[in-house]
Amino acid sequence: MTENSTVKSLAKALSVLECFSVDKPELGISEISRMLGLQKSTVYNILSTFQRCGYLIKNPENSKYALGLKVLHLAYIVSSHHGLRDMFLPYLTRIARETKEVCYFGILDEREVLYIEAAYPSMQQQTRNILGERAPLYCTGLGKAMLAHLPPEEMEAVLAAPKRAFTGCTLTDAAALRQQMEEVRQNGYAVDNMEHEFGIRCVAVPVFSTSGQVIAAVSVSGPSPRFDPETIIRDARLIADILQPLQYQLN
Amino acid sequence: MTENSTVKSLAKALSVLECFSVDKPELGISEISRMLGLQKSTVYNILSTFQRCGYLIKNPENSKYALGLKVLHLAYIVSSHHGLRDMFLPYLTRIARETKEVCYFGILDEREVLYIEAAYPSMQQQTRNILGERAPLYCTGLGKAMLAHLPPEEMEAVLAAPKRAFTGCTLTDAAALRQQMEEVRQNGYAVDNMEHEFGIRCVAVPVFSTSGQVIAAVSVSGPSPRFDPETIIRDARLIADILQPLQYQLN
DNA sequence: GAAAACCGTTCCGTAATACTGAACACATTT
DNA sequence: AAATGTGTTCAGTATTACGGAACGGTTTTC
Repeated sequence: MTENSTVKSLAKALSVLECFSVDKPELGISEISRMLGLQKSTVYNILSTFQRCGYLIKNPENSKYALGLKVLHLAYIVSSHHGLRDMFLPYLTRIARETKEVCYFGILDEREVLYIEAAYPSMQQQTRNILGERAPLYCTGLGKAMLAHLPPEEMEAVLAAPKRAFTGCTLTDAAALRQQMEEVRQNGYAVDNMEHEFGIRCVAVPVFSTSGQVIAAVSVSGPSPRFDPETIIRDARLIADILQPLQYQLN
Repeated sequence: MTENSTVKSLAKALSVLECFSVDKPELGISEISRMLGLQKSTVYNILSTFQRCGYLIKNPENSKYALGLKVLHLAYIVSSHHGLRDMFLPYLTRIARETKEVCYFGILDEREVLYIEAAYPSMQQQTRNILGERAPLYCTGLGKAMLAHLPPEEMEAVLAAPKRAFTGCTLTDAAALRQQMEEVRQNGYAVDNMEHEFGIRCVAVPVFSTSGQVIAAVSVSGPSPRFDPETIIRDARLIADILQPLQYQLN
């Protein structure tokens, strides 16, 4: 895997793909050209190729591009290959029902939380498909539950990286976070006190693999007034109990 | 969009990506090299690049490659951009509950059925994530419901294309299918009589856009003995009634 | 247990091609 | 009507992706 075993035109094309986001799902050629500092004609060729292969679609109205439905097929392959969602879903719905809060399930990927599923307590909207959404480790319940159990040097790398303050409550100081991680390890659960979204509190419990590494976490979250200290402890216990059969069973 | 505006190395790389499937989620370099008739070193470079960008992961045990979790992020963007899943889910769960059968929801994409969601009648497994799964139009309930309402020339193109007989019941004769499509248009629903999976029957109702084109379909399916002629008609009516508020409301 | 066959990986030279940069047609704005 | 914006096309050149052969390692094969 030497450095020059990279197909540079492919890497460039993939960086074009990654310009698309939830906030900017439709992009024009000049727009991308400016974002990446590439020639317009280069971007045009790349986009045309992606389009011809089905990974992008062109809106004929404004001739802007958006991600195509073919990527869903790739996602289906990878998610069915892992199969974590199907394994956890029954437990998530039970947690949502018994805590009467929204239950989230995410895994650790590339030093981020990768959300897999959300289960709702109400019958109306049973689950929400958030497969693929991402969030930082340092300011979310799921993230902190996993961050606290990372190998020390990896945890320090995350703490040392630049952090964005999503709300006034977001902890951006490495020392404060480091101490909190110690508490998380002692308590067995992590708390997000409106650090990612204002007014939302969250309790999360880590999930460990057979080899004892953190691979995932499960949380419940909701409006902050509903999450007083006693409720937090009770919910954490409940999640841990329900997840018991899954602990140290996966790899 | 002339022919030579294609980045050939990118198209080649994407064809490598498409070697991965549900049946073969892990592939080695020589394997791909044989599948596509490419040089091993070429495949190696492409796979290395995908890996370095996070779209593939290498299993260190057997040094085989699999689709990485980064594609989930792309899928999240495209699915949240369309938002069809969230719009239909409440109706799907209601259909599953009232018919006591599994309810499927799929859209038309590239002359195939693209499955979006499956809702289950039982509380245990509320939904199944099948976002990205694909199936042919000519032998599935969802597919035939949409196929019957395609523009005539497009329908004929599908009928003329080579067809695989999944079961002994699969209709591969264009004339027979053409006649069945006429019935589908008259009845307002399509039936799959074990044509895709043996022992499974299916009733499907099409969904139309504001401009009157078919864009999607909703079905219920299950073991064939449960689907006698009266049940089929009853379920078709039920689905149509429940979907009423969505008809001609989307684009 | 040796040998053959397979694997992934590395390297170099060259043929292929991806990119630069300028020009075009068209739309919207000034 | 002029000026800026857009997406698109094209030809030449400098880049680079690829073919082919070789290497070290593991797994078959007999």
